Amino acid sequence: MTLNVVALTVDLVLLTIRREALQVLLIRRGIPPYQDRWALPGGFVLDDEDLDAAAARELREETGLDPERGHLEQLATYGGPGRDPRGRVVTVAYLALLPDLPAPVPGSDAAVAAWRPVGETGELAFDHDRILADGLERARSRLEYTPLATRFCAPEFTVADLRTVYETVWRTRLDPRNFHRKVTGADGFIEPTGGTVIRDRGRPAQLYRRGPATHLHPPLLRQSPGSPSR
Amino acid sequence: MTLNVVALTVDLVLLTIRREALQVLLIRRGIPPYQDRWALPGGFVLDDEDLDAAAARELREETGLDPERGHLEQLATYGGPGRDPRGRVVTVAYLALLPDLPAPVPGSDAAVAAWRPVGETGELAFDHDRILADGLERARSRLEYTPLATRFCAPEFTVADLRTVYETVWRTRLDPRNFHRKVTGADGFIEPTGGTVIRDRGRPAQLYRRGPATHLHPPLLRQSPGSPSR
DNA sequence: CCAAAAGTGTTTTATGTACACCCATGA
DNA sequence: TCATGGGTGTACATAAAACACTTTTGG
Repeated sequence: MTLNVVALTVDLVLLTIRREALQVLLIRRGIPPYQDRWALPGGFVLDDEDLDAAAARELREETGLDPERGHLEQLATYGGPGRDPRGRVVTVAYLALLPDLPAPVPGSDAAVAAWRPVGETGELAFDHDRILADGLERARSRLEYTPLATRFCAPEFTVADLRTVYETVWRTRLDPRNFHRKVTGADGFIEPTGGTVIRDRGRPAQLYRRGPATHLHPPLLRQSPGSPSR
Repeated sequence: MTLNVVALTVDLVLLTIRREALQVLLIRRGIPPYQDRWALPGGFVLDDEDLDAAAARELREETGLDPERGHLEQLATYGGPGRDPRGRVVTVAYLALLPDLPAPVPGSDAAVAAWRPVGETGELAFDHDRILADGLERARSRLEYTPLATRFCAPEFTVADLRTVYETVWRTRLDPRNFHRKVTGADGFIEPTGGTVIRDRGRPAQLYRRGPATHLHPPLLRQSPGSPSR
């Protein structure tokens, strides 16, 4: 049998909401292959390092964020023999949903890093266009069946903040009144903190933190079940 | 940096329905580690072989089945440093939903292979208990949102056959009348062939083949949305 | 004729949607 | 007091659950 060892990396699809847009963190490559092209952040898995740990380490290196503050999950693994011209490199992609980082967001080390709206990424290096597309679809789906939308928010947030997350990720408008009822009624989704804020004008909004639920019952469906047949 | 090359394998969670039970294909290991323990089938990814191709090849080797007849999808990747005592072995797990194979099902090569009900597998080798559990959960979820339940059936099947799939995988009872309406009403799920069969007694049942849909709208939910809160 | 399984129709109940309406604040 | 956004109540449409009932076969 031929040698079947491969180089192993993790690549990260880091998503956040900045300036009313869904954005992804990209790194400008300084060396070939794909020099000067944008790519997803990532790096090699170390010896004796678990895959999840490698992804968490990369997340911390790239953003400075404590992995606990966001959500990090394995997305899929990409291992086509031609995906890296240097040789056989298999990458385990991870998806992260992160709050808008107020601090020194990108460029912790030398490489150039930047948040870019997901629709304006150009052509990425390697097969990263495909990985990003898979990550976006996963993120949109996660918002339907899980309470992970709160991971895009600050620790305390209003129902309107949460609705903005849904509207941004799904690229739709949602009825504020029905949305309010749904999320406050879904068991364990969000919990009131007792505080209020006034964002612009208008009546003060209640503040919430994320609740203990891991799944949404019932789900918030992107497309109303009856509408496709009409 | 230390050497970060790893050995890469694919492992398969092959599911089928035999004798009214959800069963998984297992291989009895003939060599250490975990000698004489049951394990998921799998093997090394070859040089210049895509991951999906490696999984399809293993599926064909283990079952003799044309991968086109079933459904094969990537499940997740497991790469904890201690998962294989021989060294760093990362495995990409795949999930397959297969029809009941009438032919020489297991044991295409020397190793002992057998279908076993998913609840009676004992303790599997490596981290295969975890992989199997993840595969089962994925399969149960797939039946809600996709028409993949038909992959457990023969090319032509009755609505009752399809209902048995759901009841077996979900371990529930479903109302035959409402189930009939749902699946015949879901767009692109199943298509009548024109033929009929009499299985035991009773009125002949229409025969169907699987339709072109890739997703179910609306989904068939395991748990009625309102029931958990009551 | 009876039992059994397939399939249809109807009632009841729950859920989603649309929207009128009130509340609490800044200007 | 007006504009603005937060939040509640309610009528209507739609879909699911429960189940009575008809159809079509074998024995």
